Amino acid sequence: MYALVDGNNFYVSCERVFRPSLQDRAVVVLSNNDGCAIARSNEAKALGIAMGAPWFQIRHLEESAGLVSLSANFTLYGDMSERMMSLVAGLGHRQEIYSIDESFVDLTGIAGDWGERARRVRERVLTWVGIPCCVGLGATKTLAKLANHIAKTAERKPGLYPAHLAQVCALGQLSVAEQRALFEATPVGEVWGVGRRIAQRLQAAGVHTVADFMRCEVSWVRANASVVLERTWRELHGMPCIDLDDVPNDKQQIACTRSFGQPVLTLGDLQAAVTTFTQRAAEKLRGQASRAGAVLCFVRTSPFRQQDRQYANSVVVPLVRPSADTPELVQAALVGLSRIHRPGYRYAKAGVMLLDLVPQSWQQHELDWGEAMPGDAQAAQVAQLERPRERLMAALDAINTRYGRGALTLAATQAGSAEQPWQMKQARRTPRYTTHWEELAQVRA
DNA sequence: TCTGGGGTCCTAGGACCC
DNA sequence: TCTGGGGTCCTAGGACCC
Repeated sequence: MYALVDGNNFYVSCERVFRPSLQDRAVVVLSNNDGCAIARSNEAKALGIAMGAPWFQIRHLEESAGLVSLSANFTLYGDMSERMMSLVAGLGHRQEIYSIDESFVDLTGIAGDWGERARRVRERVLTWVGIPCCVGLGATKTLAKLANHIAKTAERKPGLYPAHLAQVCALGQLSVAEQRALFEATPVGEVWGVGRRIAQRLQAAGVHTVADFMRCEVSWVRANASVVLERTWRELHGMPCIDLDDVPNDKQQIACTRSFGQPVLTLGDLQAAVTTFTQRAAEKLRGQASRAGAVLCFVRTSPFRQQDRQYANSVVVPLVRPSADTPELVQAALVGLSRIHRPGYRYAKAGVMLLDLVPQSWQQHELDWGEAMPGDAQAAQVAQLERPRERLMAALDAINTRYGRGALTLAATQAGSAEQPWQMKQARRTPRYTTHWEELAQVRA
């Protein structure tokens, strides 16, 4: 038995904790560069604002409907998430943190009424952290997800589902007939693992609801889709196919990509941006004690500016040996950039991805390493050469941890024009209330 | 004028091997 | 005139998730 706990409109809820005046108002949180709505309060959803709606298309609602928009404050959301997750962990013995606002908990070995237990944890998160959540319980992760969707929808749009399922929905505590009624009322596209494309294909074949999908022959699912969708089908029938991932593996690739605050015209500005992105990716890389075997660099113009000449390109630069050294990775990224950069375009976005990651502890020997020497001596020599650089990187990370990200950076991040047009825009970011001394919430007597 | 960022997994097809 | 069978590895692209 699994529970899925999901924060409601998570980013908006985080903001409301520190600004109660946002309660009951239409609020959106915007993506980087204040580009699109990536979180919406229920009131904002009721205004018809879609997920991902561009801000410039909805900003008229500021005037006409009192819409409030905020720049994303990921530092705050990450910290609030940790607080919420630590409470949710108390639901069972094993927890998988699935995303910033969602967590699966394995209820195996937990006695008593699971629905009641879920209600208590939900209440505790609301009281101690201030975040409202919904909980779904089911025999598999896919069923828990579906139950969570029902719990959320029953709360937000009364009428579609029975009212007593709002906030907490435990499928296992319902009769077969009640469950079937829920499945008949739920579009197949709401199922975890059924995206837009597959939903379209299913609908074309006459499969509209979860119940329709469950009635399909599994062999038909396999033949007409893939083994992935077959697993989804089995999970809906109560056969667990997707394990709880409570000890996540190291990332297989690490990316840092950004849209620019303004169009970038010069190579110098692109170099500063790519250096900054690589530096950030390298921090993440060392954070999981890995090295990268290759660096991918890409640039592109804005596909939305049809009047501009378009250009997009990427290149993978392999490294001689895996590295977690910021200057080495930056050098590779800049070599890549010089290969794909073409003058005369209005660049809108660039990015760096670190690929072929291996654990730091791996030691790759080389056939042509100087004179022949026994393997151990060779390894020792490589280690000796690398140690000062590793210590330098460790010092860099320690300083940036202590004094804040960006306290110590490569000089190359300052290349290009002084205005740094690639820096992102964040016009309305709220204070980092819980993680920065200067930005703590103040109480006035 | 203004349109996010960061991941994972699966499959098909080509190159190559014996 | 005739041209096997079985396998691995890699990559690109497509699907999904939040």
